Amino acid sequence: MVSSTDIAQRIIEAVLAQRLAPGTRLGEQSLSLLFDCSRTLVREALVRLAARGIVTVSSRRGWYVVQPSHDEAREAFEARRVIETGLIRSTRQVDKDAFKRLRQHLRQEQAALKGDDIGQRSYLLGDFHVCLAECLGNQLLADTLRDFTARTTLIAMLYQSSHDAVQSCQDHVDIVAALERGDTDTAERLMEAHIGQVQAALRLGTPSDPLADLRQALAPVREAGTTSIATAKPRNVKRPRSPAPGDTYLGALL
Amino acid sequence: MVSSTDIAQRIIEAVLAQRLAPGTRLGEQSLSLLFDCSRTLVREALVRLAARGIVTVSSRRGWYVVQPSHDEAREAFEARRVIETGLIRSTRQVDKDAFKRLRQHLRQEQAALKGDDIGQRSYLLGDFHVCLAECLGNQLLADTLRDFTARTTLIAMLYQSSHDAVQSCQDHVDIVAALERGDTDTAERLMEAHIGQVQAALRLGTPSDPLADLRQALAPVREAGTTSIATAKPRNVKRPRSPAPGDTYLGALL
DNA sequence: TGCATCAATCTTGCATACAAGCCTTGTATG
DNA sequence: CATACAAGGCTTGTATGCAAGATTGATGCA
Repeated sequence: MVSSTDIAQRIIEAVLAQRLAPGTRLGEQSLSLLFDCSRTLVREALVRLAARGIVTVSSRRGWYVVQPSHDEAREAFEARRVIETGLIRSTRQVDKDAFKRLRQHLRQEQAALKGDDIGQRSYLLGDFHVCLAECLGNQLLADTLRDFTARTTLIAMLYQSSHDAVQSCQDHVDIVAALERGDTDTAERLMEAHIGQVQAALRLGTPSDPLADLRQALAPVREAGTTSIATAKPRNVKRPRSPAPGDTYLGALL
Repeated sequence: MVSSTDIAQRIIEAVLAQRLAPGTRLGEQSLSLLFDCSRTLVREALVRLAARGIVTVSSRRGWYVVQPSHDEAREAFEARRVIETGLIRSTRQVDKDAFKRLRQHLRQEQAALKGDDIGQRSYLLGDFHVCLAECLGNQLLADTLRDFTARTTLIAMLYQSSHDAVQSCQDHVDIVAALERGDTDTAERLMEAHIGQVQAALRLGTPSDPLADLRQALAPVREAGTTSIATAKPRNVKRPRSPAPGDTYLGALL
C-alpha cells in the first residue's frame, strides 16, 4: 500500500539522483498505474511537490518537473549560500555523534565515486548538505535545504553542469575537517567557495534545449564538410510539449 | 468561484493576522461550507499548507493549525535569523524602487500602530520581512520567509509573546535607514538584534494551556478571599481535543 | 501545396460516494 | 465511585465519475 508521501518521496529522490530530468512530464494516470493506486493519491503527492517547488502544473495539460529560469537558478544558489554559510556561522558546538554521521556520509560519497552509479553519486553529493544542516541542529532548515538542493540539481541538469564530482567530495571533506577542528570561519569560507564552484560550473550561456534528445536522435548522417541545417535551433517553439522520449521516465521511479 | 490557492492564502493570511490561533481545528467540512466548495478543494489547500508547515493532520481526527514545540520555535527563529541577516549581508545593491516600496510599507505599519486593528498590525509587522526579502531580490527566500514568519507568529501566540509593536516598527525603520545609506553591516546587526528581541519576548516557560478558554469560561463567580479550586490545573490530560470555543474560528477567515 | 476548420482523444479539475478509524457518550459491572 | 465496554456519530482517506479544456490529426477548400 502506497501513500501520497511515498510517491512524493520517490519523485524527489529520483530528482536528486538525476533520474528525472527537468521538464519531464508526470502524468497522473501514468503514475497511478505505476504505483497501483488511484489518481487521488498521485494528485495529492504532486500538489505537495508543487508547494515545494519541485513540479508545476499547467492547467489541463499536465504536470512537469520544473525547469528553473536563469533568474530562479541565481536565486536558488543564493538561497543555498545564505542558508548554508549562515548555518555554519551561527553554529556554536557540534555534537560528537554528528561528526560520526558526517564521516560516515563522506565514506559513502567516496565509495560512490569509485562505483559507476551516477545517480547514487549525485544523490549523495546533494544529500551531504541536508545531512550537514541536520547535524548543525536545524531540521527546519534541513528540510528547506532538501528542496533547494533538488532545485539546484535540476538546474545542473538543465544547464549542463560540467561540475566535478571528485572535487565536490573533496570540498565536503575539507568542510567537515574544518568544522571538526572548530574552525567555523574556514568552514564557512569553504562552503561559500564550494557552492560558488558548483554554480560556476553551469553553462548558463546555453539556455536549455528541450529538444536536445530529439534533435540528436534525428540528426542526419554526418557528411564531411557539411554543417547540417538540422542542428540549427528551431525557429520558434512555444511551450514545447515534453519530449519525453518514449515515456522511459517511468523506470526512473522504481 | 474559489480555488484551493485562495483557500490556502486566506488561511495563511489569517494566521499572519493572528486571527487563527495555534491548535485551531480546521474541519474539512466546515471549510467547504464556508467557501462553498467541495471537500476536494479544501483538502488540496490543507495538503499544501501542511507541506509548508502551517497545519498538520492527525489521522482521521482532523486538521489543526500547528503548535510548534520549544525546539521547533528555536529552529524557526534561528532559521529566520540565518536567512534574513545572510540576505542583507550578501546584498550588493538595492534598487531605488525597492526603497520606495519599503518606505511605503513602513508608513502602513505606522498607520496601523495608530489604529486599533491588532490583526492588521501583526500582519504588517510580519510582512515587512517578506517585503524586505523581495526587495533584496530573492523571491525564493521571500516565499520561504513567509512560511517561517507565519510559524513565528504562531509561536508568538502560543507562547504569549509580550513583544512591543512600536519598538518593532522602529527597528524596521532603522534597518531600512541603514540599508538606504548603504550601511549593510549595521543593517545586518540591527536585524539580528531585532529578531533576537522578538524571540526574547516569548514566555517559553509557560507551555500553552489548551484548556485556558474553557477554564476561564467556567470559572466560578469570584468571591472575596477564596482561591477557587477550579483554577487549579487539571490532574492529567492526554491529547486534549482542541478546545475550539464554539467554532468561532470560521469568522476569522472572512 | 498551404491553410483553416473540426472532430476525436487525452488530460486535468472538481464533486461525490463510500469505506474505515477515532472519539464521545451511554450503560453496565466490580 | 471508578472502570470497562460497546454503540453511534463524526471525521478523514480513497476511489470513481463526469465535465471542461487542450492537443492532435484529419478533412475540406482555395
